[in-house]
Amino acid sequence: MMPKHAKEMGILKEHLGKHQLKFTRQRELILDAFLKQEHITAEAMYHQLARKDPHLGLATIYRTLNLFCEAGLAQARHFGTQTQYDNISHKGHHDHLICTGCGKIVEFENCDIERLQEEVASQNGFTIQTHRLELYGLCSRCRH
Amino acid sequence: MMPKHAKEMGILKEHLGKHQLKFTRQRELILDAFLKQEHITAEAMYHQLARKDPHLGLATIYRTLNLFCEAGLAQARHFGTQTQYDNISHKGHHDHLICTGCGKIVEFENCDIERLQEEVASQNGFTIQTHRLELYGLCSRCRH
DNA sequence: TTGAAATTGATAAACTGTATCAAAAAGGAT
DNA sequence: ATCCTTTTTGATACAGTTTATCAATTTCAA
Repeated sequence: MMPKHAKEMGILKEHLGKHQLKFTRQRELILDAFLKQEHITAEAMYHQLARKDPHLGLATIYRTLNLFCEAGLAQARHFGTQTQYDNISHKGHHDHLICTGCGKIVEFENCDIERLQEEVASQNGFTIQTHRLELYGLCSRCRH
Repeated sequence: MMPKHAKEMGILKEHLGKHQLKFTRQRELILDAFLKQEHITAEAMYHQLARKDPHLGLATIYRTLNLFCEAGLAQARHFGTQTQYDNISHKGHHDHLICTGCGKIVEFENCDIERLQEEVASQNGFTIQTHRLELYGLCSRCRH
């Protein structure tokens, strides 16, 4: 049977090999947990993994998630006061309309905007990995 | 002669009135300094205002900038390890291209994207007050 | 002018993430 | 399997940013 997350495990091992780093039980455990979610914080993962390995340290989680970023498996984003580590292999990206009156959030997707984003990026020599678009305003109910 | 920032001062006073808050010398001073810039951190403003009022406390700056956010005059954006307070009355809103490799930030503006955002918003019955667009990727140097 | 309520400044505390370092583990050579 | 060098780990100290605390001060309506 095919092991879970074989592709990502391969990417990680290749990165480790190229940089004289070692494959450890902790890195395997954290990768496995990481790939099951769209995004997670170090703190959340710490508590989540505490049951499987009570001695796994928080510093190790941070170090490993940062390692995943370097390997191209994850991406760090500052959200609120914490850092979210996004699972890059997860594709379905959506943007948000947020009502500043009542807090209502509407998700949307717009291909034209995405295309223009690519355009802007390439004009500046960038290759986009992901993006974040939030529109803040008043919904029809709160406008009155 | 028209006082500087009369409109924003009015918005602030209205907010204060609605919430039983008071108009103070410090709030006026901080608003005045805030409106002169596109975005600033609390720490930067603290140093900037130290000459005008050496006894102005850092906590007051934080409290006041957060108050501006609640009044709709500012918007907090977490950038790296610090919080940037954006002046949303500033029309030339700029978005950011952020390199996940080296952290380089390129500012840009794109009218077509803004127009499409308006379109999406109105389709959903929203009136946009402000927005946030961040594109994450690799700059030309980091791609190699 | 008075007095209740809000604000301020100074600083302690909380929070997130990184640095340190002795002990343990990995993995190639033997 | 054993040895040996290098890397990693876990525990915790530390650094940087933001918030909480609280006595003294200021605001503003009566």
